[in-house]
Amino acid sequence: MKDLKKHSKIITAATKVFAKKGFFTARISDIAKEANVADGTIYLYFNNKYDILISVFEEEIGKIVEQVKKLLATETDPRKMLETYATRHLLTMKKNRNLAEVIQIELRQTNKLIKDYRNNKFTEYTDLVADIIRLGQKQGIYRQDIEPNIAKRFFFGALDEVSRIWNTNPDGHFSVDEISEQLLKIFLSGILAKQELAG
Amino acid sequence: MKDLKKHSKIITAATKVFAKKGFFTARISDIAKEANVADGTIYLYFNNKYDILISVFEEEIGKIVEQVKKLLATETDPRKMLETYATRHLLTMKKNRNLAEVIQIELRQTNKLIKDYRNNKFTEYTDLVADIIRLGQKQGIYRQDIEPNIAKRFFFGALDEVSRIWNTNPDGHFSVDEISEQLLKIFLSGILAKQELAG
DNA sequence: TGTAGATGAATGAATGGCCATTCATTAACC
DNA sequence: GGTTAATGAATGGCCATTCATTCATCTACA
Repeated sequence: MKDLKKHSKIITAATKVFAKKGFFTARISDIAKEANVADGTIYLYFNNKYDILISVFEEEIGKIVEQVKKLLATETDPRKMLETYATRHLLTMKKNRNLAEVIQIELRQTNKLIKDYRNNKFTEYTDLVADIIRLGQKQGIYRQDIEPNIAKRFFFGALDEVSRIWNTNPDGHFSVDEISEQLLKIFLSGILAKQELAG
Repeated sequence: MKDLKKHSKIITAATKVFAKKGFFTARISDIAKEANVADGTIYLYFNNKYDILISVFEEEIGKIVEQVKKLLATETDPRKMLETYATRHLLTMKKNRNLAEVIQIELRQTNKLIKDYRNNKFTEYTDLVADIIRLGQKQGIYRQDIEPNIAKRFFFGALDEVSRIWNTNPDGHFSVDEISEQLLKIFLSGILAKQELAG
């Protein structure tokens, strides 16, 4: 009980500090201070600094993946599914800016550091988009000439960069709904089959 | 003469090392070795490690911006302009994977480290997209209900993430043309005005 | 033309500071 | 009072940066 509490207290603190300073510039003592524990305490719960980063990723992204999966399970229309995915992502990133920053900043760096960090939660997360697109193609709703593995990168990349809007100063005034609407407007009419566009 | 040579030799070496290891894990001695100079020599040309990173950014992205600007100046059709932009970007990133990695990895980190690194070459680069979109809207070719400042992020984010395809193992087999085609297919039909879609 | 001295570039070993990690000690709890 | 958790000062290693020294290239002068 107490263990869990302290563990997640450290995760939250680390997320905050990593977001603010980035992994390499963040100090263990910063995280400790933020979590109101002693430096050494952190090593009772994590093996090393890097282990903290991995945990932030696995646990926090894991939560998002589960949430999105659950939401998607209630949908059958591929159009709605992409909408759900995008809106959920943007909501999460806007609500938890710290996590957003960590994901956005460390994502690529991290993949460089750990080679066997493939098949991770993150890949699982982006692959959901490819699955949705394939489903839509099977149903004839989405264009057949779209390559799901390119489109998934396209979609996630757009989503990711667009959501940085709240972490950078100018343009920060847009709402989740506005951005989500713009994003889907462009992407959906870009991948819909001709007859669906007309309809 | 000799100065310029050594300066750019170090820049090239640094780009390579940063790409491989990331800024924080890269050692000055790695860069020195790669450039075939002594560690100390680097400090004759740069103030510090960070200065090297900035220089890589400014000089290399600067080149790209100039190239793209020049190319765009020869186009008048906003559709063609986006195509030119995308294709050029993808070509550059595929040809110079080291630079691509540095941009992709360090971009967000860098903006965190230097606050006054606003109004940089990079912002200039992405703002080109917003300009193109506004132009297309003025001509009635692009939809009026697209917000250029969101769309530019959308477009650049998609482009950036899609171009990572060559730096990650699976899916790396796609060609520049294939990817460029897919990207434009989605984005263009996403932002074109109705009558243009039909035509 | 050959020599000596001057100038500046280049070198790389040595320095110093920083910080992740450890661990002897203390506190909390049953 | 014994077991477990927590502490935070001390340690040790790493690496950016420095700088005394070397090297290369000139200049001047006989």
